[in-house]
Amino acid sequence: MSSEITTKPTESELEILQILWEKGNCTVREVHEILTLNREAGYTTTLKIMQIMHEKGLVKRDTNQKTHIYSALASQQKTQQHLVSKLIDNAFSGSAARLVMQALGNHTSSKDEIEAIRKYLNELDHQ
Amino acid sequence: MSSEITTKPTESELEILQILWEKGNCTVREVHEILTLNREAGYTTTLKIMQIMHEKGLVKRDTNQKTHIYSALASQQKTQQHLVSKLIDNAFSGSAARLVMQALGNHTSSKDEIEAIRKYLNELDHQ
DNA sequence: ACTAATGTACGAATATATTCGTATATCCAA
DNA sequence: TTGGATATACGAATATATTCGTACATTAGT
Repeated sequence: MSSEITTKPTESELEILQILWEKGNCTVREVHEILTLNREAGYTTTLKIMQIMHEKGLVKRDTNQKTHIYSALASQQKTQQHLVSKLIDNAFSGSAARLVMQALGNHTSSKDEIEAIRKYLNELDHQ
Repeated sequence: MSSEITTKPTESELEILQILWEKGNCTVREVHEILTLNREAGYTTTLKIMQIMHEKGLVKRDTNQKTHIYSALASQQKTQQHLVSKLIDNAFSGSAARLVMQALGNHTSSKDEIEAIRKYLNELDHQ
């Protein structure tokens, strides 16, 4: 309870967190390669952001070797929760349902995904 | 099709848009009063942001009287859509379903809301 | 008509995020 | 062992958002 990550990641930080959540341990180079599949960015830019993330406690790193190894400290679950709550408050007047329908309406979801949500709703019901 | 609002509102701008979506036409004073129910802010700060929103085309205003009347130009639907899509991409690896479950898991939704979502899912199915 | 209250316009200070150049250290290959 | 590739550290430039002081115009009350 004492060491919660309260900092809200910026957009760039979130991009990097996503990569770290998926990959686990990464060098700056690895993160940078993935990052630049989509958009332009200099290597030192990626490096700098990851260093800042370290200062903020969003990531930890192993500096035993010349090439440092980074991994996420901010929990995926907590971070997502925080962002969703903020969005619901900021743009959906506090209604989760409205956000849900908006999300389902546009992003095409697979049958499997829809089925998963339906199951989830049933569980919510039976509590 | 020609006059789409592409600008992504900032956090402050979104707060104000929410008020305008709900109230329709407002003076700066009215927006400001509502805004400062929750947090601190100077009047000219609110004014300035609304002026910037006007420059960006997020709102329109009637300047016939001394006291200007503002209303939203950015559509609620489009704005929400944009924000949700961005969140899905930025924090949920593109999976709408994961965001949906995260949203439902934390923000407690009423039975009615859950029922509405269920109906919505059925409609999606039968398309 | 005069003054206080209320409004807009605008510039500037502050805060924060992003970007990148440059200095410097380390490693590896010829 | 020397040069090129690759790494980190760090400062500074740039961009953007936020905040507010101040000047000035308009309105309303007395």
